[in-house]
Amino acid sequence: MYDDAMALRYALLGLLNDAPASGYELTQRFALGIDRYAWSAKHSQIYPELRKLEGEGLIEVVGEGARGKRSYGVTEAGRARLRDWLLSEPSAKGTRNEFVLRLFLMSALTNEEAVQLLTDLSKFAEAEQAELTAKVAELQARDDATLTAPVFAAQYGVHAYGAIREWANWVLTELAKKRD
Amino acid sequence: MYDDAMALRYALLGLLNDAPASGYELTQRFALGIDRYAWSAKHSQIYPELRKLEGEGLIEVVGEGARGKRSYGVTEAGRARLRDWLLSEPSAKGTRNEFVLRLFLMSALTNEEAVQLLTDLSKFAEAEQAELTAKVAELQARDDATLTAPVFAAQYGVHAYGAIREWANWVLTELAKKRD
DNA sequence: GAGGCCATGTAATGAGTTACATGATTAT
DNA sequence: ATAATCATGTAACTCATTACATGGCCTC
Repeated sequence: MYDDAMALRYALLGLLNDAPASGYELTQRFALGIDRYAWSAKHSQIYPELRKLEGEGLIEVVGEGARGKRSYGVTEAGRARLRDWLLSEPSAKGTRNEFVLRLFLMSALTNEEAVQLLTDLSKFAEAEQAELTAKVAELQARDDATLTAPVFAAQYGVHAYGAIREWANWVLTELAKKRD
Repeated sequence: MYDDAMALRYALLGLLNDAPASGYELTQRFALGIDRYAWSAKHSQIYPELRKLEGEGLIEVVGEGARGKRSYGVTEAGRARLRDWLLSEPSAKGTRNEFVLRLFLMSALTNEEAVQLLTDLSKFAEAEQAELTAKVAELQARDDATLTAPVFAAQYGVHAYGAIREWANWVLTELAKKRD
């Protein structure tokens, strides 16, 4: 069984599969957009996990650089483990999205406040969508393997913000109905 | 400043604002769909948090029932706190969504495997969308204040799954391009 | 009276964040 | 030289899950 909750290790294996990297570089790849839609991690969690993965033979040091830099690459065992996980059933664990939570709790606001919030939200989502669309085009133009996951993430964001806009508009019509 | 990471307390305040409830009932309201898109919590985390909120005067016992049941309602202080939080800037903390993470890491699969996974995914999202659409209609028909947040959650799910479908189809066309 | 659900709680463990800490290299 | 960034690490704390634990009420 895949113990789920081990998502961080698979995130690391997956990113290293795109291209070898150091803990520092991995931290940056998370910040390239993955942390917004899928998973986030700080260096303080990444470094120890890399050591663990190395100890289990799933990754290995493939190069050393200045300032004690250690670049890791996935081993065959690591790649096999990652593939197994990707092809296994997702664990359907509880999502955590504070942003969406706020939206669900809006009934605590007055009608005017809620309308204002949703209108702002819709505009915000539109702006984010435009920005991400540009980012996708830019990342794609670079044609770099390390950017595969970030491009997917950004494009997912484009659709996710579209969903938020549609949803916000739906709620606005619901609120209008109730006011009658 | 709102310490973010306190999302659970606001989830509880928000749910109690829809209608008073016991810890047990709150656990069930999370399971009604909020846990899938926004936030999840187990009873073992909910009960202590309710005690804390009570200690801070943000909620109060509004009724007792059989088997030691304690129903809580939000106090004025609690409602004020919740409103402040809802109207404050979201903390934009890292989202955690294992499902989406898997999608980002798909480059570790062969082209055939990826195509298969995305096709399955698209179908799955379609089925979920249909189910949730039905659920929204059913919940709305009940016209019950405690269902406000769950209805919003379900409708959000409808749009979120739509986004996943669109995204999956986009990735499929990208993969087709690369194969040429 | 047995089985299922209602109802609450605590302890142990694991995951994740914040803060603390250090030092090397590079660019200005 | 000095500031920014690269690069790694550990400790303390908080948040969250799993497992353990108990007992009442209701239906059959």
